[in-house]
Amino acid sequence: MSQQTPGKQPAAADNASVTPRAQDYGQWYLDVIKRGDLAEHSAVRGCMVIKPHGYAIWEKMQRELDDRFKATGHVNAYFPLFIPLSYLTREEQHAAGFAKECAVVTHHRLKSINGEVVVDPDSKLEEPLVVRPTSETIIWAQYKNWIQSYRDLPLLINQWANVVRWEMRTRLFLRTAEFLWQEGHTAHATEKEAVEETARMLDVYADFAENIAAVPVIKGRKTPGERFAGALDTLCIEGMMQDGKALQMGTSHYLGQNFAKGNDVMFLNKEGQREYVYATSWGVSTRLVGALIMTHSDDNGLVLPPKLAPIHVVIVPIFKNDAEKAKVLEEAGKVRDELKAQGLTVKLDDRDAMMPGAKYYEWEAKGVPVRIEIGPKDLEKGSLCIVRRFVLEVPGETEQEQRKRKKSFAPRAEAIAGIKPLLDTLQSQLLERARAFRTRRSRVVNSLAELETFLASPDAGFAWAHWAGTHDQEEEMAKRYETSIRCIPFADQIPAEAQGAGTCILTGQPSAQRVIMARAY
RNA sequence: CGGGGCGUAGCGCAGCUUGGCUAGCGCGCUUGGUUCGGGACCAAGAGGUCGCGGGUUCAAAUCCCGCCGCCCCGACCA
Repeated sequence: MSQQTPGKQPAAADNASVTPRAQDYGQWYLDVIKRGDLAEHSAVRGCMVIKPHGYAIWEKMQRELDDRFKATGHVNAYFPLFIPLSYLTREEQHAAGFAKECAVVTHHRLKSINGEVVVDPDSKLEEPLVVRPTSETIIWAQYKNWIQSYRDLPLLINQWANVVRWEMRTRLFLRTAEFLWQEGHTAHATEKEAVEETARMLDVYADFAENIAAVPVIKGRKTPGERFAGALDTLCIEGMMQDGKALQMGTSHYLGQNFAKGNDVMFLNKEGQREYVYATSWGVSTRLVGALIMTHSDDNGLVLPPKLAPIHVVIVPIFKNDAEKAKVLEEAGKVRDELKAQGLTVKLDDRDAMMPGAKYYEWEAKGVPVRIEIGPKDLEKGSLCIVRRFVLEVPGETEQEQRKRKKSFAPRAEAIAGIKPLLDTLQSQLLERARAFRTRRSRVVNSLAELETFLASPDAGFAWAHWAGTHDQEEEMAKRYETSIRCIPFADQIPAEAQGAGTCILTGQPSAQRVIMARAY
């Protein structure tokens, strides 16, 4: 894998490898983010600045997700950033689970002593305020007032917000001290309804991941040890990154009556009896942007699925003199307007004093799916040059050959009509490519030795293994093999070769189905 | 909190061991010209409390002491 930086680079640095070598993966990842102009570290410890291009991708994700939440009957609301410490402790396991990563506000005033501004010791709060690591507790404190009768249920609310988790080590988009997310918090009259909601929202996430982000995911259930603090059941979608590691991309929790009990939220059912409310919560975060990068990008930079690309098409004009420039720009403007009329987002890069080649590299690094080059030759022939961001790999192909395949020429009208279908093709090819990769990096393993060999190999990825161990044994496994059980997949998620019952690779106990073991982020 | 590394122009770095010339290089930036179908070139320019504080010295980016900040590895990570 090459490590390209902006500026002059030898052409030989390009190579067709889609899968960077594992040891350089972290560097490659940061490089894609930097060159793609997505985000950077802030001067504030562990925090991330999301730059306009990165944020534009997040906004597109938000819109797609929000549409789906609305379509399933949810509405948006907003709750406070600060949670009184006593609220957080109302659900014991929940409090314990987040205790080690809380930012706490203890004072509310500064004062100046000898010209130095310090925290005023006299302004200490009676009760410390925790900056929300997640909002279950403060939302349920409010729900108590909103719910009296079964007629008030279900309560289906989502919040778009920032949360803070004081993580020891951070990684842009994947794990930062503060991050943006959405968290849904629903209240239901029956367990059945809440359990259905938990599954429904996981389906929404999976639909988004595969059909919008083009990231294939496995739907499943976390083991008790990996469950959300305070949940009875945690469902998740797991993706595989190009280094073979698993990434948890979204979770949906069935909370039972835990939070209702902690906050004393009861309702009168149809039979006139008071009962605790059943709850769910579910969330996805800006981590999805990280997933997008690590699933699709290559050595030339970011690769975006058209449905999440802030810019669909970039037009690069080519000319040698002012006369040509005028003509080419006129045509480029027309092409831009015609594409915009189709509802596409189009950028005409008419910057002077920049070589066309430099523009190609820049827009590729930013992941723009389609580039149109317009020069004097195109004006003559009445054609357009269409270049796609990527093509599916052909074994043994050289970089030159691949570059050639990315490029096509077509009569003007035909080319313009062909952009939308091309974007659809790219969208589906990305999903297809990621699926093929995941398949290639998945193995059925039937013993600890096989697991060890697989995980140590350059093709390491998802290991499908039988498991019937205890929680303690799971932790021991995790330590010894640097591997965890990512999820217990739903029956319909298991590939044919991994189906059926067997015996646990550690204990030899009977196991009804295989689980996914993998290294994880 | 333990182990390692780094703070010099917007970014990336050299210089420090062995103190001394006007603190340098690449990228980027500004201006002018020539260029432009895969990362242009020439010329002229702008840009610096050398992380902070103290000490040694005729003289400190360089040596000594203290502090601050950042990064990597580990513990941590619904």
